[in-house]
Order: sequence, then structure tokens, then C-alpha cells
Amino acid sequence: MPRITLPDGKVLDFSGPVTGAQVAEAIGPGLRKRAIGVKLDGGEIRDLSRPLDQDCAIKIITAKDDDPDALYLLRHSAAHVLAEAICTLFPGTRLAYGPPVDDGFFYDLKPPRPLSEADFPAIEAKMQEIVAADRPFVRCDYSAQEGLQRTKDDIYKRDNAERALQKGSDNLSFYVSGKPGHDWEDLCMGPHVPSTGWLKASKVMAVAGAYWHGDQNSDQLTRIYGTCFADEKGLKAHLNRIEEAKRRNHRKLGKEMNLFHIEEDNPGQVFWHPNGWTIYVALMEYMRHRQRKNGYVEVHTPSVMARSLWERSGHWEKYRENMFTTESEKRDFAIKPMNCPGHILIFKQGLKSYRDLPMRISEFGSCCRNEASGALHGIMRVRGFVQDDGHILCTDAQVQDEVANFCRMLTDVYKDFGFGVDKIAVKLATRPAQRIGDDASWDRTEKALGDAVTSAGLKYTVSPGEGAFYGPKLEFTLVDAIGRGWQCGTIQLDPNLPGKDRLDATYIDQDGQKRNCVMLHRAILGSLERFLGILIEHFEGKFPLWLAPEQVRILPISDAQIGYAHALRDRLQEHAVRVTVDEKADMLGAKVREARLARVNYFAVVGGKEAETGCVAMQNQQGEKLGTPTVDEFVARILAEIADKRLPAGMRVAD
RNA sequence: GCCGGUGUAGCUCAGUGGUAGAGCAACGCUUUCGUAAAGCGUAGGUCGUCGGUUCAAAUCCGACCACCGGCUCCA
Repeated sequence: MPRITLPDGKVLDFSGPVTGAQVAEAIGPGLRKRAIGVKLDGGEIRDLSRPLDQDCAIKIITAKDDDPDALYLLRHSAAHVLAEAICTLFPGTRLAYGPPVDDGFFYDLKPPRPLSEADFPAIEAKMQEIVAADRPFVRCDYSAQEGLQRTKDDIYKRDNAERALQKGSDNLSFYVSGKPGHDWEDLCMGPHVPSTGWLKASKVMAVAGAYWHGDQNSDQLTRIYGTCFADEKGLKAHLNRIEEAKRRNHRKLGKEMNLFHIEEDNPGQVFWHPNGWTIYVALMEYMRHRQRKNGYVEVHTPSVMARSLWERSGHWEKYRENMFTTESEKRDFAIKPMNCPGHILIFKQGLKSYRDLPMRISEFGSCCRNEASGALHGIMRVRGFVQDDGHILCTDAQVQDEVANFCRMLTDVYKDFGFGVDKIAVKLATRPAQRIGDDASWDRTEKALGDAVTSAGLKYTVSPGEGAFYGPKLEFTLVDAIGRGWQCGTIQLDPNLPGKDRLDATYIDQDGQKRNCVMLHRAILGSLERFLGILIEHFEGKFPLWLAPEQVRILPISDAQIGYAHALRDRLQEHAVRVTVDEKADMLGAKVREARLARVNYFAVVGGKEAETGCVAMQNQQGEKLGTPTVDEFVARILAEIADKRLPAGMRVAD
């Protein structure tokens, strides 16, 4: 006699086991028609056709693009349709694994021949056939033995089945797209939508390689990515978002705006051009200012350090593969991949008192890491980069305050780029299986980090087991203007590196005893290269005035105003405004067009009228006319906006 | 590093075995112009690199390099 509680608190009593479909029907036939699944007690999602045999709170899931549960169901089912289409078109295909993921789903499989984008139209056509047939997804449960028998010819599925049994399943479920024993079936735990007809808005997106179980030494599989939405509108919006991301691509804008380039012969290293370096320096100066305000001292440590130092820090053993090394007079050296050892070496100069703690050391640390060639990605993933790095050497007791202060500093910084607390996702990564330190200290430090986040007005989720072997960490992910996440900030507790067995950073405590510090590794922007890449995409190259490479362009209408234009330029330049004059023989319309396409923040049109009255005709990048202020007013407006670090309209964050 | 794709002028791209093209940008001349493209002209390429097939290769084959999408990696 299950009692079913609905989301609005209403309770339905049934005389016997009911299916999700029957509950939906009981609520209303309209709902029944739109229902695709049911969610139990906020957790498990179940097929509409399966019984609900116990009291539970349920949500009937309907096909909606804004419901993650609905998308999960649709995409999981669409993965089956994709797999069926490929198996039909390419007989002999072995299936491995096909889960829903962010933005869609994939299916890992081994086709008889390599698949490429050229195969997509045929696959999509076959999928649409399956969808048009509107065949039901039918769940068939088999005993372990029978289930294994059904997968015996399929090594990956067989492996999956065995794993499921090991995890404690007492039977194995298969889903048939249509009639059992007749239509295509796949070992799968479900759940699925009622029938293939729900999957009209699906699309094959990409092909990629993947390994079985993600293991490089295991079989190489083909991964086909697809996506599915509740309706065409959702799919179209998704495709538009992809187009939008392409428009904002930092590599494209970097070229267009002449910010940087990367030489083909020198992969992973950025050549910053004047425009790009202007932004880079502005970022660095900004962070320097923030760090000073938060009690950091700035240092600079060598780029090349001897092997012996890296051996003591443990990097030579654990991080060797990612380090560029060199040699001089028979001694090995490495280019630094991290700044932490250098900072500890500075700390260790001279005897430190408890009064010196916490010591907050910052460095715009230029690091090189030998990233795998396939991992390189524009300026987002490079081999040479600069971090807004910092290490806080302190006592255990100071950790929580230091982390809380850090969180506040971080939210202040992110706000200046338009990322309010609602755009910052925080993850607390806790103790991994392989770790040092006792459980009591992990309990304490994990709690300290969590409490520090909360006290800064942020919320966090826990990633169990994701911490480093020596301590827990926080990771801060920014959500950009088009909804993508970028992990930037981090703070990580480390008692290992400053410990006795490593670099042995000590201080004399109040009681005269020598004790080891703990250390917090922390960064807010992370790699400046990457952060700048993120900003390019976030702002679509239309930087706030304080960051923009070309803040003002003066457009004389004819050569007669060039003298006036130069005088205006000199006025602005006195205040270090980044300004140019367009002296080309073009007509005004062409100059305006170019200035706007170049994403210049403001342009000042000066013709005969303005020259006579000492004014400028002011306009912004968006093409809004902003009146004809006098030169003094114009300069004042520009300087005020720079000083404010004002963000583009619509991106400002409320206090 | 692995899988799939791509590589032609500064940029965007056309060119499937027979004399390397277009638009934009650049440069020159004319125009001196009032808010998203004035007109005419000139110049610009070892077709990613190396090797092979062929009378002949941007085009076909092989190797390598870089980039793109993923995977992996990120003590």
C-alpha cells in the first residue's frame, strides 16, 4: 500500500504497487502524456513503467530543457539510439559504455572501421528512423547467469556485467528498443524514457578517441559524442551557445585584436604583443595592489634551480616528467614548474619567530611545465606561464583565519571582473585513500577549510577523495558570461613541504621551542595566461576600460582637424590613457566601422565644429552617442571610468 | 603521449594531376568626406616540412611538425 507524496505535499494512497505512469495518470492525463520518468525521494530516477512498491516522495519528470533530470533521461536514451544506429550501419561494432554527460552524452565503442564526421549524416538519418518508429524502451531483467550468457560475445559488455555483479547487483538488466527478442538490446541499468519517439531533438556532435576504463594501456575505443534536448528549441539554443563560444574563442580574438601569437616551432609558449601585454600588465598591477592590501610581501625566485633542491622538495621524484631540465658543468638543473620551494627557501633565511607568522609571500612566478603535446590549448594550456602565486607560512591555528581571509580577497577580486558570489562555485576536496597524517588532523583541517568558505559568504560542495595526499584543498570555479565554468582559484593546505622531511621551515614559538610551519599554496587567477584567455572569452574581447589595450581612438573627419586631434591625444596621453588617432584618408563612416570592429571602448569624432568649440563627439563601442563634452569633461569621464574599474553594462556586480 | 580531423597570401576561404585564385587588409594615386565599408591601381604564396609516385603534384602515397575536437595527464 504505497503512500506517494507529491512535490506539493499532497499524498496519494494506492491499494497496491503502482507504476510511475499510473501515478502520473492519477494526477492528470495531461501529465501522463508529458511524463518521461519519475524521481524517487530526490535521488533515484526510475522508468515510468516500473513499479513503485514503497512509500516515497516522487517527482514526475516531464520532458523539459530546464530540468537536469529530464535531460539526463533523454540523453541516456539517446545514447542507446545512437548505439543502435551505429550497430545497424556498421555490423560488428562492439559497445562499451554510453553515459549522459554535461551538454549531452557519448558512447564509447569499437567499430569495424574508423568513424569520422563524414559518417554523421548517415548515423543521424538512421537515428531519426529509430525515433520515427517510436519503439518503446523495454526493461528486461535476467539472472546473473543468464545475463552473462547474453553478453558472452561482447568483451566490454561482459566486463561491465561482471563489474555490476561485483558491485552487488543480483540480476542484470537489459533495455530493448522495441520488442524483446526481436529488436536491438543493450546491457544497461537504465533508466530510460518510455519510447524512442521522445528523442527527436538529438544530434551527433563529435568523434574522439577514448580508452576502455580511461586506461591508456587498455583498448583504444572510438567515442561518439551526441546531444539531445526535449525539443528543437533547446537543441537550437545549445547549437547557438556553441556558435557563441566560437565567436568568443580567445585564439580567434587574440589574432584579430593582435594580442599574442604562438610560434609553430615553439609550441606552448606565448609571444605577447603590445596589445596583449598591456592587458597582462594591467592584470598583474591590479593583483599586486590587491596583494599589498592583504598583507602579502612580493618576492622573485630563480627560474632555474639545482636538482638537489628539487630532490629535497620531492618534485624530482614526483613531478619529473613535467619538468624541463638542463645541465651545466655536470650538474642537473630544472626550470621551475612551481614556486613553492623557492618561497620556503626565502622563508628559511634567518631565524623566524612566531611573531613573523603568518608570512604571506607572493610572486608573479614564471613557471614552465612540460605539458603533453595533446594537452596544449591556445593560451589556456601552455608550457610557459606566470601564476599569481602565493604561499602563506603559518601555524595550524592560523589556517582557518588565513583561508577565510583568502576567500574574501578572492571574492573581491572576482567581483572586479564581473563574477559575483553567484558565479563562483567552490569545491572542497577531501582526504584521498593514499594519504599522510592521521584522521583527526584531516577532520580538523577539512572542517577549517569548509568553515572558512562559509564565513566568506560562499557555499561549497564536497569532492570526496580529491584532495592531495598531504592535505585538503579548495577549488574555485568561475561561471562566465555564457555559462561555462573555469576553475581558477585554489587554496591548499600543505604540512608536508615545510615539514622536517622536506624543506623544514621552522619558527621559534612562544615557549622557545622550534616548530615546523604549515603552508597554504594559493592562487586567485591561477595562470595569468589562462585567466586572460578566460577574460577574452568572457568579455568577447570588449574589455572594461581599465583593461582595454586601446581605450580611446580619435577620429578626425578631415585632415584639417589632425592638429586638434593630436592636441587631444597628448592631453589623454599625459594621463596615461591608451589613445590613438586614425589619420587615414577614409571617410568617417569607415573610421567608425573600424573603431567599433576593433573593440575600441570610446571614440572621439572631431570635425570642424568640435575643433571650433573645444569639444569632442563621444561614442562608445556599442555605437551609443554620448553627447559632445568639452575636452576637459571628456578626459574626466574617461579617467573616472578607469579609476572605477567600471564593467560593461549588464556585467556589474551588486555589492 | 593516444584517437579523429585540419594545414593554400597578413586574415577568411576557393582550387581533386596540366601556367596558384577571390574578398578583406597592406601599399600608391585620386577624393577631405559628419557616425558600420569612397574610387582606381600595385604588390603579396617554396600551397606546414621532408621524401616518394608521375612527363607533370597544392592535388596521389609515406613520414614528420603544428593546430583543432576529445582522451590521458595536472606530485
